[in-house]
Amino acid sequence: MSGDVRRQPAEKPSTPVVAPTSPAVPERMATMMDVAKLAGVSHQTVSRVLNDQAKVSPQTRTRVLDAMRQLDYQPNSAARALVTRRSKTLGLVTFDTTLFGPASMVYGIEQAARDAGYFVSIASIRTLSRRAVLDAIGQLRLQSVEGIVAIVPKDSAVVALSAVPPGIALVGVGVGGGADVPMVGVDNVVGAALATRHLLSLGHKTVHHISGPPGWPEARERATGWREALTAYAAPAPPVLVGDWSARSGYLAAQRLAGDPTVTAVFCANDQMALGALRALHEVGRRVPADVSVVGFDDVPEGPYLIPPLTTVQQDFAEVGRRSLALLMEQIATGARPHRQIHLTPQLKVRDSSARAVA
Amino acid sequence: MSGDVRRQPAEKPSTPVVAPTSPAVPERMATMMDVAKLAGVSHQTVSRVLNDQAKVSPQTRTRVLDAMRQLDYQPNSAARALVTRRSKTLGLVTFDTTLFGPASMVYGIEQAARDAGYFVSIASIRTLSRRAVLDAIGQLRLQSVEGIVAIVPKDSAVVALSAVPPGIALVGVGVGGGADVPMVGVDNVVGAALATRHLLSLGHKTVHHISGPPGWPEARERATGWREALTAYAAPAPPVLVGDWSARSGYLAAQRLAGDPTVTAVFCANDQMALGALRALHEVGRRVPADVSVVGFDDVPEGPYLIPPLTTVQQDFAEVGRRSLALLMEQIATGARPHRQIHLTPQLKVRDSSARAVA
DNA sequence: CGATGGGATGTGAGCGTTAACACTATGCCC
DNA sequence: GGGCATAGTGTTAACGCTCACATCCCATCG
Repeated sequence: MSGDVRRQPAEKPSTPVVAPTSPAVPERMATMMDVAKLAGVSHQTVSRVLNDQAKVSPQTRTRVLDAMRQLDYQPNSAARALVTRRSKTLGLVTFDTTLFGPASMVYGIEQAARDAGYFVSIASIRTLSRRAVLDAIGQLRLQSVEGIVAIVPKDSAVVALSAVPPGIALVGVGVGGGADVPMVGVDNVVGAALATRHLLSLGHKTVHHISGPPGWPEARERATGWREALTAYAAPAPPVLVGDWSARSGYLAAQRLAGDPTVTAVFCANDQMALGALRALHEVGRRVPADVSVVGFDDVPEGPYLIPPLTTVQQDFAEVGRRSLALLMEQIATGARPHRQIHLTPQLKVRDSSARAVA
Repeated sequence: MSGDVRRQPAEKPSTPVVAPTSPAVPERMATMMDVAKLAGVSHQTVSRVLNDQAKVSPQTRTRVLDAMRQLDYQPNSAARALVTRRSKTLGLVTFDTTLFGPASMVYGIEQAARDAGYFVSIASIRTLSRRAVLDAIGQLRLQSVEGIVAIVPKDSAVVALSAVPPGIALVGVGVGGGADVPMVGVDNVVGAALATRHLLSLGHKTVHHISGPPGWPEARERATGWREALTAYAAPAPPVLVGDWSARSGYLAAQRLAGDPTVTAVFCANDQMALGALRALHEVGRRVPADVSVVGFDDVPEGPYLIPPLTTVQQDFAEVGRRSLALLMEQIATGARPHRQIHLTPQLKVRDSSARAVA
């Protein structure tokens, strides 16, 4: 049972926002008919000019174009969508756009969509719950989007993607390989392994890991990459400290490591946590990188200006956006939803926070 | 000119994205007619149920609702928009959604819009040029948005807002008081004064300022607030160091201040630059806050975990979003565009990066 | 007991566009 | 000169919905 077709009422914002009850009469815009009349042609000819179909004589085309300009004519997208059954709109479901990762992807996707002639309608969600994702999808369906890009990098949210009817193209971003939806994402296993091997190759006996929270594919994958690299180097795998992506959690986790003098290298699952870790180490007087090396993941713009500049794993978010869009367009064109998974290879950015282990 | 504010866009998409040329035939969805037939009523009754109009008997309503569920009926928004002349869609023009400020506002606005039953279509722009803004507005007009929220905090972009035809509601966010569009924003003058007075009241003889780039209303206003506070305390106003909002520019600017032992307090126009400044001071061994106090602006989530935790000016971005939306809804309801300016008062968040001046 | 009223429902038109097809003129061929 | 392609244009019918109005039924009242 999918419940209500209609929308939820407002929760109650501190500034009550209400939709206008008595909308001002929208002034009539010029229609295709008006343009046709002014240009002395039929509306169909106007339509032909608009859609650049060949069979229009140059002088007619000019006359029509002039008329359009004169009337400031804007084609009515609703009418067009009604008859063509294509909205030229993509939906974007995204979690907390305030975070660097999602924000960058939104940006990348939006740019790519625009280049492809698509509009982008956004539905950001407060929590990565199944319910929230379903609501967002419902809202986007109401707008008859042709496709949906879902940036919902948490298991509980990913499962909700199966609710997207097959008629709508779908791409999951950063949703991990487990989901049975087409997806695009950075290869987190490789990225984490890159970071870990980098530290091991600097002579560290082992590498500690501050991971992302449980239930996040990216957290899991990064932990996997870390573990694999340790195994490859036959290094012992210390217990994972679980964070929640926030600087605060990195700080707290690192406080627990900071007291242990055998800890010389820490790989954090994102840059925010690494930032927190830097602070925790600094507080107890452990120097980075002299005493402890720290590596992050994401490459936030501030990375080079942290104390010290952060070694991290760089993801090409713009490319993720483009790939997602390409995958979506492919689905729209073919009408099928191939079980395709695209993994982008991240790069290690070595800065000052990682250094050779002291003997 | 101090260079780029933005992160570099990939110059040439390695994955070319093209709109599908041969769209798969979209399968027919259930229409209101289908629902009506199944429920044994007229399409008009279905419409009444959908729009909650009173005059439907409970049992009819139930039957219709059942039929809808059974057919997984989705009202066709294009058809509705066509006849009502209302798209229930808002446009969002925004600059680099990767930055914390814009991203937070987008988030706030989207939430508020959704609560008000509006869809949000986003048009992010690569540069804050007149041209880019015009393009974005054009694109949104094509979608017949009922209103536009423009987060374009630069003069060159603000001027383009006059191109929005009066029939479309419009709100500028962070566009400064100079523009003749309705606007919502944080009171930057007050915020900057708050920060500066805080430093002066701690006994600093004066406060240095690393400002945002020229042509940005917010940069100008923050500089004004800073200057006013200095005047109020009869403190000398040192020359302004101009940054570009980036951590890098804060770093470079602070390097120039760091050598001067008379510098004991620095107010940075945003947190990124403050972060860069922290690093520059650290590099030359000037301790914060023991030797130099630093205050930022924005209150990014990482602030409390910088070295040291950053004193800053907090803005309520969510509230900005809600207010923008309320202002937009008001315009839509009345059909007028009042010259209203809403300034929200920011708050000082005192953390460890600011301290009493040593005698 | 017919008139009145209002609650519940149905009918028809039209929103602005594109698709399908019909039409006209022109040019070219045999 | 008839046939036929083809370029250029027009006509008509949807698309799925809401609005204005018409209709029906039953209760109530003078």
